[in-house]
Amino acid sequence: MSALELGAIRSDTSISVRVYETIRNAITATNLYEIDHAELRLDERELAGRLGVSRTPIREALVRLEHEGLVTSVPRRGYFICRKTKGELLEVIVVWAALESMAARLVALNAPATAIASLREIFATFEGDSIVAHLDEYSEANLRFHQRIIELSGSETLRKTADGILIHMRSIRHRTIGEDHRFERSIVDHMHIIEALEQRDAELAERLVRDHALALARHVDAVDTDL
Amino acid sequence: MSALELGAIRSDTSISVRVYETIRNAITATNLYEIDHAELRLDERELAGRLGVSRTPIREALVRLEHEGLVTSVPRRGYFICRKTKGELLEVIVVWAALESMAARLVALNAPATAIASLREIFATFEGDSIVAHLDEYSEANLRFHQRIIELSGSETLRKTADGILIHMRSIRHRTIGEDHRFERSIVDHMHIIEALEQRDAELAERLVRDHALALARHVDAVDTDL
DNA sequence: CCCGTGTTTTTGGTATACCAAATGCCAAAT
DNA sequence: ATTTGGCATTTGGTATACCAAAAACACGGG
Repeated sequence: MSALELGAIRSDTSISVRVYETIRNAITATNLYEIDHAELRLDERELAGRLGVSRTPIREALVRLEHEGLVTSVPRRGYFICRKTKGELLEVIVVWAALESMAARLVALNAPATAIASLREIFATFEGDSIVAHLDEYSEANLRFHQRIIELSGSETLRKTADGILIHMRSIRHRTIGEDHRFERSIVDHMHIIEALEQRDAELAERLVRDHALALARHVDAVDTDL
Repeated sequence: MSALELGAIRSDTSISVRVYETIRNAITATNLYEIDHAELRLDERELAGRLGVSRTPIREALVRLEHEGLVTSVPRRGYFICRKTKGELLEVIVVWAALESMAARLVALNAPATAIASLREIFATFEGDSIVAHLDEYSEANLRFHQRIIELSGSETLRKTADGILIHMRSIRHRTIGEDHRFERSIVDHMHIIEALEQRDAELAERLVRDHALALARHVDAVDTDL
């Protein structure tokens, strides 16, 4: 055995997963609620032609996306991008609340202090009124914060389950973060959560995280009138 | 229109979903921890031949199963049935605890009284010492109870998310229900949960459900030494 | 002008053919 | 006897061909 430290070559990106990621990103980057209904249809042959691959990897990608709830398959009619109803979005937030609050409990009980400290750094670049000037960046940091709590729980199962609905959370937060100074309340909540974690108060952290998410649900319920 | 009452032709069950269900049931009915490692490999061509279909629907079914965590795909090597490690099983229980406890909260807040009452009926046929004589049936009722709480939450998203890990919970409970008189503790817990729901005490119901599930995790951690 | 019927076209579902990576085996070299 | 290079086989990944159901269209009778 030589002393060379070789990293494994990447052969794991098959065409089907690349197609999956491509379509996923395209859907994420699209405002689904501003386009015509006809645009929601995903024509297998058209996608295959546009991406320069055959229909087989397209279909595998669509099956994956269907399990994630991003597209739906109508038998003998084809695949359509899912437009979530308001009720479904509220459900997604509630499920997220369940997962993240359990994650917070685990973090408070098990995570090393340095990991908890890393949560503060996410917002380190945002000082006071610079938030309003960089709402997009703050929105992203916001998402990373909540995602990080789930990561720090150390549970792969929890992370995977949350990943499945993360994309929906992303669109919700993007659409709501700019509304009526929610970010002020938001950043205070986050600091309280971090403090609870640092104090290893599992019950408090769990409750704070859950209430923070459920407050978002109430906000969406009250404000978002479309759909 | 004729007066004939015709059931709709089942055209919604494409071959691929039937293959999916078939493989899923086969995996569920197998004790994965007693078979040889070679048996874990799922040969596409062999499955195709055995089920009398081509490889295409087999692969779609496998992609679905992979997303559920029942099988895993090793690039260029094939699909293998997943044997969960003990740590992964514990994670599954924790995620289940998160989902079911949130469901309990929703049930306490929103479900009609008649729905909550239906929870009692699940155990109606089990009176006292008849439990030990029908452990299998009780184990099934046990699962139905927890599944029903999630159903009664009224959240499709919650139900779908939980469905993804239900199969793992099933195998866990089947393996643990007979151990050291857990069912005695179990049935008491269930009654307390129902009472909390009937009293519309969301906080209490949430806590009881969560602690009940986490107690199962501790039990598995302590007792199940294999894997 | 409208409705129903037959035909064409589109399209998703399935089967099959092809390819390239990975493995196993065997023989030749040392 | 061990090792190694290459060949054959296996097998997953992809492309393509085929089929049947459904939609779109055209046409003819009312």
